[in-house]
Amino acid sequence: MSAPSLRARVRAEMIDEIKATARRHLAADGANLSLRAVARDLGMVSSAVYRYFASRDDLLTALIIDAYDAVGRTAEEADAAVPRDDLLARWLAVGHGIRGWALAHPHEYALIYGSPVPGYRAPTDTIAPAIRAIGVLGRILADGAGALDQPDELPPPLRAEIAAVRDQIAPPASVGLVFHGMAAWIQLFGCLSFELFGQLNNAIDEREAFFDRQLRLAADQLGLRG
Amino acid sequence: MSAPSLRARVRAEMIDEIKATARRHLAADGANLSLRAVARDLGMVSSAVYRYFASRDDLLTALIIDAYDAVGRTAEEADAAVPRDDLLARWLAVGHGIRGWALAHPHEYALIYGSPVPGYRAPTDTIAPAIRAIGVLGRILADGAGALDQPDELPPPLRAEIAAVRDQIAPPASVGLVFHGMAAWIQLFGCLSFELFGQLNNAIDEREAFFDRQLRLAADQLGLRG
DNA sequence: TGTACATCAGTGAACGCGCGTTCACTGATGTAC
DNA sequence: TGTACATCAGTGAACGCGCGTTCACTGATGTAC
Repeated sequence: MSAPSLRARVRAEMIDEIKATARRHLAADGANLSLRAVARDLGMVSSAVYRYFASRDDLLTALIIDAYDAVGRTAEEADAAVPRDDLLARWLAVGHGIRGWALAHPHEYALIYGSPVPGYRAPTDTIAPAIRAIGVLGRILADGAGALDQPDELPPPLRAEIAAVRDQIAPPASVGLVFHGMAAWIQLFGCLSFELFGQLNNAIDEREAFFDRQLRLAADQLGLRG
Repeated sequence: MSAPSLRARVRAEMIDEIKATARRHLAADGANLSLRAVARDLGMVSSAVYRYFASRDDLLTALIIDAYDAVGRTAEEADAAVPRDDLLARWLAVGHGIRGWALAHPHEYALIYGSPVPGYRAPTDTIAPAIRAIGVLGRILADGAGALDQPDELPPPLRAEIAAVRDQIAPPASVGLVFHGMAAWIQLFGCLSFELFGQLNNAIDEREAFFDRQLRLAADQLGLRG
């Protein structure tokens, strides 16, 4: 396979620049991003953007995929920076890592974990990247399988669905452990959404400490220890 | 105090109609609600709306306040329908009650618990109604004070903030109990946001059962029993 | 190595919409004497 | 009880913007022979 042509490289850079500019615009416009404003910022005419993205929704889709990838990569890197057998440390690293990314990119966080964008239907391309981050949780649970396993009393239809999730992200783990892991995961993102979407305003200013203690509480309930 | 004049009553009804129409439009437009579209639906000219709301943001504020009030009322009614001393039943009733409201009014849920509206700054009038729902949790915790209390190892600055929350919503309870209560509360809303904002898509279809088991898990961790 | 043709990026004008807000106005409803 | 005046709801036109998308086009870059 040959090196990409000059034209192809320039094109890829242009796509990156458009996305970077669009990301900056998310802050001002939220999800109702303006193609024209993005083009203006790049000093080009609005119709030129159509050489790169077939529509505004396509651009949004690209941003969503990138955001999921960024969270996933952040989680993977945080996990990798800590000894394999210290499951508590891994969980805390992943949690704080994701929070760091979310605070640095609040509008991208909102784009993927906040209210659905009115009128936008996510295409199937967004499914795979959406799973990347929870895969990291899965590996932690898998490494704790056996030691952390626990029984469950889930109603059968639900149990089957959790088992399917287990098969995808943490094959060695018990259904009970995966269910508890999902609870911890929801706790993590619930905290972040409360923090970023204003539910802690006028109540909790010690946000990092609050998040940290909530993470540890969830870890306790999973049976993680350092 | 005299009965409100005809004009005052008609005015109040008009305000209600505008808000009801605006609520319907939330579904299509999300938070970037169009004043003109609302006016059109009501068969009036857009400028006429300004007799009732000083601006689009004022209308949004009214919707936000109403939504917080509706969640709060729902929680209160669910709680009231169950014996006082069955704390587990009260918790489950409140959780399922709030979920019922959220599923029936997903766009209002998104308005208050989802991504912040771009360019909108919530005025202080929204603070009080926002607290109403968590007050119900507070009463459950207060009724469990003593039996459910637990120690905490929170860092002092955070501890002070949780103590202030405790003073507001559940004076008799310990700081540790309130902290655990907040964790349960975050779990509840984390589940709802995952469900309503699409994070359970392609994974969990048994949503009521999933929510119920998550609620019960949180209840266990609070020490609630029926 | 040079030429002929195809591909592609970007332009500029246009279509057909939308929006929030202001303002001078009409006509009806309420209030004070 | 009737009249004069003030209050208020709603109109219609206008201001000054914004938007996504299409289309025919120019000119530069790449490709095949």
